[in-house]
Amino acid sequence: MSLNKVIHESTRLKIMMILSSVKEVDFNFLLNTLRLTKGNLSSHMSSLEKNELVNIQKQFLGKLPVTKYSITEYGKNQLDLYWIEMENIKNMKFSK
Amino acid sequence: MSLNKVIHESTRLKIMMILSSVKEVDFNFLLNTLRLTKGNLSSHMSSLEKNELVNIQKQFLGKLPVTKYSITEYGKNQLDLYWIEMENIKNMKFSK
DNA sequence: ATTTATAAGTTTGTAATGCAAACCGGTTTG
DNA sequence: CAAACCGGTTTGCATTACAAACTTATAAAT
Repeated sequence: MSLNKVIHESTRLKIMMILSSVKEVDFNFLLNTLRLTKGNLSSHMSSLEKNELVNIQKQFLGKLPVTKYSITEYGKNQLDLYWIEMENIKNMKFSK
Repeated sequence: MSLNKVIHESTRLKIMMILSSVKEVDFNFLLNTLRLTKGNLSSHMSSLEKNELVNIQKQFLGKLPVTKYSITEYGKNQLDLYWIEMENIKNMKFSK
C-alpha cells in the first residue's frame, strides 16, 4: 500500500480535506479559500472527478451557473487511507 | 508557509525519513529498502543534494566506489517543518 | 440597442518532473 | 581477454501542475 498520488498533490489534499468536512462547496469558495487560479482549480477538480473522489453538480442559482462539489464515499475512504499511510511514513522504523 | 515540494514527493519523503534517523546510508541500502530503479534513486538524490537537503560523500571501499548520503542540518529543519505543516493540513479547520 | 464589463468556468500551451532504459568506467570471473 | 557484474549517471519520454487565453452567458453603461 502506498500514498494515493491523486490525493497526495498538496492542493488536492487541501481540497479533499475541505470536502471531507462539509456537505458541499462551490467553485468560488475553493477559489477564495485556497487562492488558486480558476484554470488550476478547474483542472484539479476534473482530476478528482475522473478518479471518482468527488462529485460535480452543476446547477443554476437563478440565472447564474454554479458548480458544487462533494466528496464521494470512495473519496472519504481513500482520504482516510491516505492519512493512515502518512502516519506510517511518519513513524517509519527500519533496521540497517 | 506551505509544504516543501522537494520533500513532499513520496519517495524523497521516505528517503528523508531514513536519513533523519541514521548517521549515513549508502546507495544500495536505499535501493533495496525502497525498491527503486537505480536511475530513479540517483535522480532523487541529485535533487535532494541540489536543494541542500542531503550531503553526498563518494569514497572507495577497497577498489569499489561507494556513495554515502547524510541529511544536512537544513534538511532536518525542513523535514521538521514539513511534518508541522502536514499536521496543520490534517487538522485543517475553516468556516464557510 | 449595442458596446462594455462581469461571472463562472474550461481549454490550451508550456515548463518541470518522475520514471526506466540505456549507458559508462571500472572490476571480477570464466 | 572476453563476458558478466558493480555502482551508479545520463538520456528520453510521458505525465502533470500551472497560468493565460478563451468561451458562453448575464448585467451595466452609453
